[in-house]
Amino acid sequence: MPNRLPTIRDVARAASVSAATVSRALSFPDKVSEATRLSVLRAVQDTGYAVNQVARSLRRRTTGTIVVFVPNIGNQFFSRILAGIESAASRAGYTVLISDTRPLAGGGMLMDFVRNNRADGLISLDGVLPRQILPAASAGRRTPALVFACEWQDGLGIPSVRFDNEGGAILAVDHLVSLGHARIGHLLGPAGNVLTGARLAGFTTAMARHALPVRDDWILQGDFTLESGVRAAREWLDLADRPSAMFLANDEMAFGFISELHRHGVEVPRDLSVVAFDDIDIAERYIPALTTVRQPRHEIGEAAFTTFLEAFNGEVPEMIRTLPATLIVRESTRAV
Amino acid sequence: MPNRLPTIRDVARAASVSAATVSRALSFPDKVSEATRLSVLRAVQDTGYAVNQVARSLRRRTTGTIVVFVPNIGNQFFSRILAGIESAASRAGYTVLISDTRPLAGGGMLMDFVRNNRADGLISLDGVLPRQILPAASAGRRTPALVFACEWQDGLGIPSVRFDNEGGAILAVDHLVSLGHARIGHLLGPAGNVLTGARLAGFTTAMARHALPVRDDWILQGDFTLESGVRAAREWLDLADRPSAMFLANDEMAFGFISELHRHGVEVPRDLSVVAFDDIDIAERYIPALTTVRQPRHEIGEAAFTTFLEAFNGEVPEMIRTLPATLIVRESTRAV
DNA sequence: ACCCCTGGCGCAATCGATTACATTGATTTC
DNA sequence: GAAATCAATGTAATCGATTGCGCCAGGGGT
Repeated sequence: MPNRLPTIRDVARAASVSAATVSRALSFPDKVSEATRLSVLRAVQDTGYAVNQVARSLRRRTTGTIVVFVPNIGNQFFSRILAGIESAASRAGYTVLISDTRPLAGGGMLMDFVRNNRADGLISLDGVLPRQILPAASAGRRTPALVFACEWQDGLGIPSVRFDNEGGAILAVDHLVSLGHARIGHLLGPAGNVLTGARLAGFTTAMARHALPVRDDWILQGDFTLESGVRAAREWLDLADRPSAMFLANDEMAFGFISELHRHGVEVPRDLSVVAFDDIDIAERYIPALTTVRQPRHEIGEAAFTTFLEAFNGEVPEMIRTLPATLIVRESTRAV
Repeated sequence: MPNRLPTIRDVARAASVSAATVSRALSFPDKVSEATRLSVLRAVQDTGYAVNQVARSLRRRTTGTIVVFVPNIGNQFFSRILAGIESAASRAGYTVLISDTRPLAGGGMLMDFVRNNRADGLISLDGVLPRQILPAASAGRRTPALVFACEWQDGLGIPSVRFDNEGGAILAVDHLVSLGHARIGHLLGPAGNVLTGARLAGFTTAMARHALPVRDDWILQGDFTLESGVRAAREWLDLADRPSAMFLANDEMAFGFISELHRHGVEVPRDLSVVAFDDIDIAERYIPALTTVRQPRHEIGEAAFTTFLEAFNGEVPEMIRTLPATLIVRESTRAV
């Protein structure tokens, strides 16, 4: 290796001070005199020095980095949340790194990150982390540096920031009812998912409030993917007795669902009203434009980071923070 | 801090060997005897030890981590590429971290990563990195640990893996011509973007081959976003003399474009044929299903990682690797 | 005038793992 | 049977930055 990167010692030599002084000049400017500070700064310029974060992390036992685990980066829903996390993080001088959780399923890479001090903490947008790794997150520190956002897992004492999924579902059903619909079905998210449960709960609650029956054959199983929306549409087409409106647990399934119906001559909203959940970017530009439940994604990201920071600094964070959802009415629903 | 994480010394004590032996037992199993290896392994189990990657990185001057810079995580186009990178990376024992480039625009965080040894290298899906940071990527090492994928920047001696954008555009135009279209327009990507240039070049080449005129008023400016597609549609609607087909530089703009046209009573493909570029997931489920140019996204991800690894190991990587594009014909195009 | 205090700075230990070199006992070679 | 070789392990230096401790000089208090 011909030319090594300059180290703090090179800067020290250039500024005719000790390495300790250089360190202080950079990290605690008011701990050194004006004159030395300037001369150190010049030396940094001259040598082209940049802190070696690895060495710093080793000594400080802190990385200034947070990792966000996303169940599926492909799902457009997460980008705004990430943006929210990033804006809060950069304000605090943190770097955000994103990792897809799916590759982790096999190996225990998540564990690596927490236990190896490569990140100060984790925000998981995935509620179903391998059980064994969770305790590891808190090993050796006062407070778990793990925060759930969007999804969560109960009974682990891990703080979470969530949307009001139940309230959102109620909004959706209320809207359909206000349009005169009484025959309403629901396309579920993946089995076992907390969001699936919360949205279904909202659905049944709202139906009950309006004294409407929840028919088993109108509750279809999905998994948040486009394809599962397509499959659900096929099941729906096979129904002898069809509902006049469907509440779908997310937008992506709605695209698959509506498009497959369209291919079989069933048009939304002419033949069926559809309200979905998420309000991802394309929802507004789908044909028909999607009526859907919007979640304040940027805010949840910011809140998640704030919560992480509180936990990391030893404060006691709010354990459950819930953000409101709103209904965005567009063209995929209409009066019976 | 009551209970520290166990270190290699704790393991050494538990196994009654030296720390050096523990290190060797874990990293070079055949350098130690069967017996000690087993006893070290047991000690690791007992103590719950996990390597401190920060310390390892400091000493080894290698991190086993690669950072991928994505221009815009929100754009669905990138997820498959990331998956490709991840699958190649995990095979090589590498961890992939993803970072959005937009927050970097302000600060010089990219520089941090390269110069601070927090990652062995970078794959950038963004061709327009701040100029000053590029040389930094190669400082202190034989080969730049930077690889461009999808987008790139010429004249920097940085290897890149790309799609055949020009060929894809030619495929698109040929398809339209084969359907009898002669009046063909084009919606550009963002000004200054290499992809924009390559796709436009393909467009003009193909038009020339068919002896068709490229009309300036039929070349619309976009920037790959949904909204720019909407704006382009409005411009298109204002055209006194309209083309019968449009080649759009990506799918996302196509959604905005087609939906805005739809709102003004212009239907695709009835009134206008549209072929786009990317084949992101929703393309197949848009209404109408989108005719578009597919790029082997998973493969490009794998190729990018392979190229990075070659460069990092001091081999001389292929400087430009081009992957073929294919046309997927669906319902947004039809004969005049 | 003497003592104490403090701002500014250097020395050296430290974070935890890796690895060049040294050591030891055993085995092979001539 | 002596010398050379080798496998297995320990010792200690090292990666680069941070920070507790202590030294020194100068200013203020009495």
